Amino acid sequence: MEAARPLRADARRNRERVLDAARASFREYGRNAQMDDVARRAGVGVGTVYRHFPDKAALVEALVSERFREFAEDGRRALEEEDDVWEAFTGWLMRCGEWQESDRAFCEYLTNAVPHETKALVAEREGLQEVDRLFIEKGKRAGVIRDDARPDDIPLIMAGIAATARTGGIGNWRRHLHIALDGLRSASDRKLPD
Amino acid sequence: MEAARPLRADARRNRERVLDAARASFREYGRNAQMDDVARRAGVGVGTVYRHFPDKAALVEALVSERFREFAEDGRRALEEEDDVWEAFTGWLMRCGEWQESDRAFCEYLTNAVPHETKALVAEREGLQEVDRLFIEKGKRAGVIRDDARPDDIPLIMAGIAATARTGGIGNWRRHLHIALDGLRSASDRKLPD
DNA sequence: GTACAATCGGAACCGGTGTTCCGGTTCCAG
DNA sequence: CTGGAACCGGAACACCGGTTCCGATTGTAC
Repeated sequence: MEAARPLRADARRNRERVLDAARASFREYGRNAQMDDVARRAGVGVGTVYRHFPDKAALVEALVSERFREFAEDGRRALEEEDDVWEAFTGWLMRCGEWQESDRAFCEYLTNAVPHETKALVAEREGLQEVDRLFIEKGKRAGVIRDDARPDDIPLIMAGIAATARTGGIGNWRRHLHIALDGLRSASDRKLPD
Repeated sequence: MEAARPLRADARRNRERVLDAARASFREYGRNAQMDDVARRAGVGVGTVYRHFPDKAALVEALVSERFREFAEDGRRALEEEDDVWEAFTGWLMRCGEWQESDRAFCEYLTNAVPHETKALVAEREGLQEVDRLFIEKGKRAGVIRDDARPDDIPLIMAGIAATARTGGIGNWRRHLHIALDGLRSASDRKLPD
């Protein structure tokens, strides 16, 4: 169903342009980015934007989806290339923070409850959860992550960083991340609730 | 200039009603709350809402301002009534989280950069910063807060909690807060960057 | 080369929401 | 009691931005 009819050459090219323009616009303005602006940057009419994406929400989802995938990939790579688990873990979240710093739409997505997610996005999110699981597990085994940590603590921290990446003053999200990481580190006198 | 002319009786009563309605509406819907809805809940016409607040932003600011003040007051009280500093500190932030959980507008305010703040709001925010300073100082002196912590780490954590109070699943913000608090606790092997 | 289907552009449309405006009403001073 | 200033209500307005639509254009199969 995907390759039913390979997009016409100009159509494919325009689709790329639209995606590029959307990336730029949404990263800068977040949800406030305007479809007209996306079209203008792409050097294309709004109609063309709508031919490739049914509506604005779909465009945002496509971009966020992309980010989730990149993030998960980066995590897997770190997990297998870096042999110090803690290094891999912190490096991974640090890079995530850097992306967030320059991607307003992504931050907004992480800090605001979204009504309905596409199947595609849910799948991407689940892929990421798997990476969270791997990190926590490996970290615990190596004794660097506290025993009562859970995979779903990571999204909490990511969302937190997303919030400060946009309001805490430039670069301050790094402190925030470090604090959270220290809280996740293994130590004998700690106990998370529940 | 404040008491130049004491508001007419009905006007004062309506002002209260508008504020009550606005509280309810903005807490539930955040920035998406509609002026018409506020007016309806207050049993008043939109015109009346606008007579007391120049525009929507002013209304939001009034409410956020109120929250900042309450939060600062609560902190001062905890600081002098509770003699265990760490208890006071964690209790304070916990209560803050609980407020956030039921105040969407407040969360949104903390997690989104706002263009221009009113003098009044800035003052309120500074009052809160003073409380942050007191907590950090007293905590360090008691040896329960790490030496390299800074007063402005607290707003970072608050913003982080605000993010998860709305996206992390019910009650999960508590875990997030605990992790952050453990990261802020004093321990010998830690060092924040910068 | 030609024809037709896919694609394009962007003006026009349209719903939603903040804000204004003014005739009617209410409060209060004298 | 009464005049008038302050206040009220909510219909109407204005603007903004997402979405639609269709005549013009372009790519490609035959």
